[in-house]
Amino acid sequence: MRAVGRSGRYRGRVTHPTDVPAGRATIHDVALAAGVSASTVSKVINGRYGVSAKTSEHVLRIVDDLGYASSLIASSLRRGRTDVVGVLVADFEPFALALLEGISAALHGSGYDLLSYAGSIADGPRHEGWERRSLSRLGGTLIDGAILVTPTVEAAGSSVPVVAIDPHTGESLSPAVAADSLAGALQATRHLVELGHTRIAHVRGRIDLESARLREEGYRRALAEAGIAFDPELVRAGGYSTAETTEAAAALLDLADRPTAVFAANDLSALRTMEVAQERGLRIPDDLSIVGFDDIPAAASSEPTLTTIRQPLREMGAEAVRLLLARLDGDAGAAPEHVQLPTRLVVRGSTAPRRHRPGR
Amino acid sequence: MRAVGRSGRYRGRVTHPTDVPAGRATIHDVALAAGVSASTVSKVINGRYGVSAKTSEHVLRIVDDLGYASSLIASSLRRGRTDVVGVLVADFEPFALALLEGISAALHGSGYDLLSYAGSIADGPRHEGWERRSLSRLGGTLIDGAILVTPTVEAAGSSVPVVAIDPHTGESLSPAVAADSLAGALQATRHLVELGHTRIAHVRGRIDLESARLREEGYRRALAEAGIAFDPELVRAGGYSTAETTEAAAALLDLADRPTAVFAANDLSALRTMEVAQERGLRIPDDLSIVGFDDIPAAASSEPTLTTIRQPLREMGAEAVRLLLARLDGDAGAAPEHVQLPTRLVVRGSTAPRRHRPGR
DNA sequence: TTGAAAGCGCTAACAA
DNA sequence: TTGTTAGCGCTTTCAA
Repeated sequence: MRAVGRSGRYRGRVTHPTDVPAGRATIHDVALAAGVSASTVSKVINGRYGVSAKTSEHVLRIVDDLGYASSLIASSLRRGRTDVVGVLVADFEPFALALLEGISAALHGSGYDLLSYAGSIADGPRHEGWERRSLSRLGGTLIDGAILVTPTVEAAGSSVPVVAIDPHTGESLSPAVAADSLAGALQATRHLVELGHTRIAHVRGRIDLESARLREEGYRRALAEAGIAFDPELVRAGGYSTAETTEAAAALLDLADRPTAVFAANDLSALRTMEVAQERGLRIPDDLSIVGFDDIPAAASSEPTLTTIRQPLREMGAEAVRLLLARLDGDAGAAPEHVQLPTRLVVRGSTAPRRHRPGR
Repeated sequence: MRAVGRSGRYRGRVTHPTDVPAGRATIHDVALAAGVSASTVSKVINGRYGVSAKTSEHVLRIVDDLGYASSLIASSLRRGRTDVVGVLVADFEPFALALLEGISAALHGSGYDLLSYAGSIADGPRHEGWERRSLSRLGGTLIDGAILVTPTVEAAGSSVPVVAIDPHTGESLSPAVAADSLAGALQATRHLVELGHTRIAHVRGRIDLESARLREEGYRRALAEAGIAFDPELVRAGGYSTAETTEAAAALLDLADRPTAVFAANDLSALRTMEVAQERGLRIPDDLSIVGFDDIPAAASSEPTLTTIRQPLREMGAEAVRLLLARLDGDAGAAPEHVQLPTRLVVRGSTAPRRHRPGR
């Protein structure tokens, strides 16, 4: 039978030092049990010279018995370094998760552990400047360097080296990794043009991101190339948020002269647009073609599957690790400031040649 | 001029208090600039009573100017609580990432931020007991509670409340969330039996996990049900590691009397088995049917797509959050100790009726 | 070879 | 209403 009100058990730690440690063991518990001072224990654990083999061995046994591991918090506060790399995200959504997979793989064997912090959860979404706050909370103490995923602000001047992935718009001061959004958007829109579409809409992304602007730019250029007049009615703000995208898609699809194709600035927006269209009884791709951007896993398993522009997300994560480690190891000069990776069109089931509408 | 040395640029902070803060601002920088004491700043930041509106406003402006945010490290060390939930994983691989997505979503609006720590990266893979170490490093200070993903050891007795997902084998002392592996394995194997297969192999998972054992158990039961004799030759250890799985798959496929179907204990193993088979010129599903377990995103985009047993990973993450929050809020009694979620068969392209081999 | 003491940045108790 | 002090767990001088 289990005790109720259990959480009290974790907080109410008695401080009397001879107690059996209630929670985790501290360095003092070890010192006490081993009959040495805390500083000796510290030396043993960190492999410092000046401890006899006998003492060392003895202490290590106690450490093992007590299952002691030094508190990351306390030691980092003191040492100012942790051998941990931080990945700061607003939220754990598919885009960030794919990057995380690449980052993790690239970090293997580097000697760094990996910590990821979502700073925009407790406070509610879309908290401008979350990464500055996160960085300030973790940086300088908990993590030796950080990778920022789609930051909302420029984070230069941080206390630790920082690399941005899919950076903020404006002259980027910190090193950054991005995919070629302009080329990607050109490919996406050309694909729709080649399928015979002329009324092509665009659901815009977070315009504070360089990449989202470039995607709109690519869309416009491809239209111009094809001699299709730009219609401001057909561009709507989605902001990568579900609510805003839903609204944008609805407005677009309720237009008297409805578009026959949509290029959305990312996959999540594209998938949401697809749902909105389907709720209205539109068939995809027969009545409406949709192209996304990113190639997140869900793009391959939607119904129909989503035609999209693939960003090499795992490679982008690995690239960011490379830039960051170069800076952590002090030879920033060896690594470039900005890395751009190619994108490519992945044609799936959500796009088809334009068909004349029966009803019109 | 700053000190040199490894990352010296970021560390060699001059301590003279009137300097422009080189790295992040500390509470003392704020206090100094505001002309008040550090404790007053602390009170303002944490909304404690006993500070005049005027002082408070003044301090807040300085805080804003300096971009100050309190160090999570330092405050947690002092307060013993952080309002952060930790997710401890060995590595950021697809299974953990899918859970993370669910955990993150479920945590929105709970007042807790989310931190995920991969404890098995710097030390190399398969470090037994990584979660105990991680927990000891983070728990009691950095995180208020933890969700452990496929832990290698029982973590009861930790300093903070803990919930396991896909727990370790043996009588689980901490609350746990799992999918119904036994039923899943039965479905997987029956599916192969129904397709006419009789030589069905099994690539076993990490046998320290309860779930992996149940999957083997389900496999055996389904064979028995169908009156197919169990052949120990057809069960190989994969351990969820690429290297071991490659070996297992190779051994199986090089058997004189090769199996016509394989049930792998997770998708990654199944996908690896698929590759090994394809390297040998075997066509899937014509020459070999393969069933996985998990339904990670990659299962839907492999070539051919993978038939698998779907675990509701995001729901499992959400369930774990529910159990953890109940414990953090002190009413553990309100939440169950163990939650099991259903699995279901997802038939895709990697399974087909058994065909008689031309050459035999 | 060992231990005492100081201090990392912060907060809580207490004093002024 | 404000500031002083002590101490969270650890590491690092420095003295014994």
